[in-house]
Amino acid sequence: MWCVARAGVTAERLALAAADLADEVGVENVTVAALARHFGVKDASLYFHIRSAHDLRVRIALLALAELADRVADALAGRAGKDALVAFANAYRDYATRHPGRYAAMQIDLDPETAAASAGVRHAEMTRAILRGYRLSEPDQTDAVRMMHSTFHGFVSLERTGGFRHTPRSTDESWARALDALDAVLSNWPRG
Amino acid sequence: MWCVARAGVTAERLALAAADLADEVGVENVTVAALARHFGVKDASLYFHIRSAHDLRVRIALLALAELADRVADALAGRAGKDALVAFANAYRDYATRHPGRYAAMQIDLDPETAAASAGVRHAEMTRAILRGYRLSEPDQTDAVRMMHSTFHGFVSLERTGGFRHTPRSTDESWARALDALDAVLSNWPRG
DNA sequence: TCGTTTGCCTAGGAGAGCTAGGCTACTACC
DNA sequence: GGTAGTAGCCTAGCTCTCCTAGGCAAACGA
Repeated sequence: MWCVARAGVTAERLALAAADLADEVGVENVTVAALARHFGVKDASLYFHIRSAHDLRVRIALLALAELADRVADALAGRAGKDALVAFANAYRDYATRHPGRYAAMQIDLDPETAAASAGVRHAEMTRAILRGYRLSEPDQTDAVRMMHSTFHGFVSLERTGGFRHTPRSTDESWARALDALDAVLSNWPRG
Repeated sequence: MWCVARAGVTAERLALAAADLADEVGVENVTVAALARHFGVKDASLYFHIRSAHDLRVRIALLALAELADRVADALAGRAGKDALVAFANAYRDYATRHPGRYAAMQIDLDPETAAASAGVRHAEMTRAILRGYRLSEPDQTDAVRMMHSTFHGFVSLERTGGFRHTPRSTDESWARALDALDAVLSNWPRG
């Protein structure tokens, strides 16, 4: 290989390229070798920037968490109540649809300290912020946060893996109705 | 190698062993080589019974779908309304908790014809059967089925990947309240 | 200008997926 | 009971991935 200048690989560019690759071919196919090829570099050289193949995927996850938190924050600005709920939900689903590989990477479980330092905590804060419009106190609030997150993640996840494929009904419609239902149940949270 | 008798490998025993292995070490670590070691056989020999490593995982998925459908059917027997909803949900979550590898395998997307021939269709039928107690007509019924499935899958999935770990609140409690909420919203499904 | 660090390299080993081709033991049929 | 066919396993060997060790040269700070 005739290398005139250095490839200029950095951990950030690596994570970004890996994330793009994940969106194209799926996280499971994001390989150190493929990434090295993309930069016109030998695979061994990348271990100067990353610790392992798993480390690479964790970096994709952290990148994705941060990106998603930014989008959600933008979507949420100046909104409250159901408006905020819908904005959050749509930003979430949009991101997952546009960036399937990044979204899949977000699901790998980070070790506790990495998770605590990630943008995941911003997600949690914003989710709770939405619920302020519904006036729920603990522990109902935590239960509601968990249900919300479950619905979002579950829907998006099933939509992507083809779990809804067997029924002709538009998934956009179902999504809108799920948000209506979520709003309804949050507005009138059942007492134990 | 001194082979006294044949190992007696069949496709069924292979799928079962693979499923057990998946529960132990995770689907992503279910390897043809590891499975061959388990049977005291060379890896190349397994290609007589399976087409590829992917085929092996598909077999785990189909096995899991069938097993889960059986459990859900048992749990559902003689129940209706919220009783049926809770029984379904608990059978689902129980299975996922006891068999994390099998559950993860269930999420790989099957090609349409394989999916159509799988026990996945029984799941869909049973889910719709539950909703009969809530008297929903199309397309509300489809939307409700999708929301139910999303909530179940989302909750179980996040619980497993540690998405709820940062809050001390018991996940069992949150689960029970999510089912209450689901029952409430199904009983009073919001009109568009 | 001269280390020192940085960024890449080659070489190579372990393990996974998979194919090709061969040997053996069981089965069925005449 | 001999024999043909096939089922079930083998070895050999290819490619690919992950990762380590050790080397060399460009860029940079003093």
